[in-house]
Amino acid sequence: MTVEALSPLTRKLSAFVALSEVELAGLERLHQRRRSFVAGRDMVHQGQSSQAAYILSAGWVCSYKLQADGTRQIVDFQVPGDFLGLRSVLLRTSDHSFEPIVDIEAAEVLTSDLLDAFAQTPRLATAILWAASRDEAMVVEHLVGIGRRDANARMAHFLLELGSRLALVGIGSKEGFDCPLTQYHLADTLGLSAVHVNRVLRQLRESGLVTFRDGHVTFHDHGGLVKLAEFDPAYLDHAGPLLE
Amino acid sequence: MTVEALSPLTRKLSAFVALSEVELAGLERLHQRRRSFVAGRDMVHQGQSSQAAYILSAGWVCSYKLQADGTRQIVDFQVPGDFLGLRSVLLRTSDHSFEPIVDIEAAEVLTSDLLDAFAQTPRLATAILWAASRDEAMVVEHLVGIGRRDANARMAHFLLELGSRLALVGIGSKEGFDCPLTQYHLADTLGLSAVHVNRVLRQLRESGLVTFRDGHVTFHDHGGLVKLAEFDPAYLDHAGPLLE
DNA sequence: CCTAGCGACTGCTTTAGATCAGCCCATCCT
DNA sequence: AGGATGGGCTGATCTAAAGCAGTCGCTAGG
Repeated sequence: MTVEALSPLTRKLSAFVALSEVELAGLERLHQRRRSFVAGRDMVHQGQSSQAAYILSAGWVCSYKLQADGTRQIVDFQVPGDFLGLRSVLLRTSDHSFEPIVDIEAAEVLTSDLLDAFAQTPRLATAILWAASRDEAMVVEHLVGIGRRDANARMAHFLLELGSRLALVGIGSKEGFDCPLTQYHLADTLGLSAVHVNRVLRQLRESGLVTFRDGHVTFHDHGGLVKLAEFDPAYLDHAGPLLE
Repeated sequence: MTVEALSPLTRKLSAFVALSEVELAGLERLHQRRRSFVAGRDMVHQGQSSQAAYILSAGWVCSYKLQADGTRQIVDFQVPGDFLGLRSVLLRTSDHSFEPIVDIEAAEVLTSDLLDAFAQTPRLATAILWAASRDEAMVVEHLVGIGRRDANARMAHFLLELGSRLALVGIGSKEGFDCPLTQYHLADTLGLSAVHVNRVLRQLRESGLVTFRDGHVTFHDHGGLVKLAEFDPAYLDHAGPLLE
């Protein structure tokens, strides 16, 4: 099987462990129950008790929490290869909502499927828990960003992280990537107003670091951006297969 | 065994599932390797590759990330019954540091111990993953707080969450709790300056909601505080069988 | 006993980012 | 064709919280 033919999740996990044929088969089996969702309509509402998780195979999703005052905080984005709602399998109610940003393709994974896969292929379990740990590390990094970085650094860091995540599943590079997010999405993610997001993007553009326009992010000066954001990708743990 | 004699972790997990004798025994076995650490000296440094996790049995610890500019963001506190570094068992390097705030007692848990316990008592595995999910939900809530709440609401929310967590392991209540944190800890947690923390505490005190003084938090108006913070404890998932 | 150091606390000044109030340009709808 | 809608963009004003500079009180150490 060529690299291109693999599911994005498989590509991602392969960056962590070299998976055997049996494990690859187990992973593909998790992709059986295919589902589509349309952009804009929530897949899961916060407060709803959810029975299943999903593996995103195409498109973008955001997970967010709604505040009583109507504002929302986007907690994370899911791109192809990411799990969706893995955590809410164990907590009784989903503590946030999921909204597809574009039309998406996902595989539904029942709790029982997951537990079966875990029992049969322990190394696969480890790999999936690695992915969950990495997602959590990203949330933590995001927290640090909002708490301690100024608006420009926050934006720079966010774009770099996204670029790095997308590169791992083969739909982006150090040059840039396609990105369906609006400035409102960025605002809700970074804890800024949409107006300010606009200004920040202008500043980054005018200082020749990065352009975000017409659904495409272009890194003009990747190194400069890394410096501005103090971006250290260690938390993404892309160091390459550990268990071989 | 009476409730008081249980380890704090056991008490906490019992809020989620009623554990059998065998499972309780497995849990106690995880507590064999006892360790002590003194206040102020980091247990784990960020960047260090760590082999073990810990279960905190007495004292307080904070986990934080250091920024290049010298500021630090405290990500979470660990109180008795909490795991410490569970995530870094799977990621190659610890992405944050752990500092005991007071002298502490903890049980060291090797990766292999944990995997053995998981294999032997699957329900225990589920319970521990529940605890991990809950920790992650707290980080997410914390993220929302920093991104979307003003300083007063942030402080109120933080104190309520801590109170709720401590009550679960029996060392706090709706009336208040003992708390060894300084205003600097609060500042680094909430993304505020220490100066502003002081003002915020004064405001909360003067409006008769809560007092934080001499290492003790006293809730004067728990309901009012909940309203100010828009505190919805659902994400702490305490719904379940409280020791039946 | 004196001093060093930490934590709590305060007033004054500055600034990052919010809020308000708009405009422009597509696309979509009827 | 004529609105409505959504996203991007801008200038002017306002404000929450930072930063600075310093006091006070307690504890520990020489």
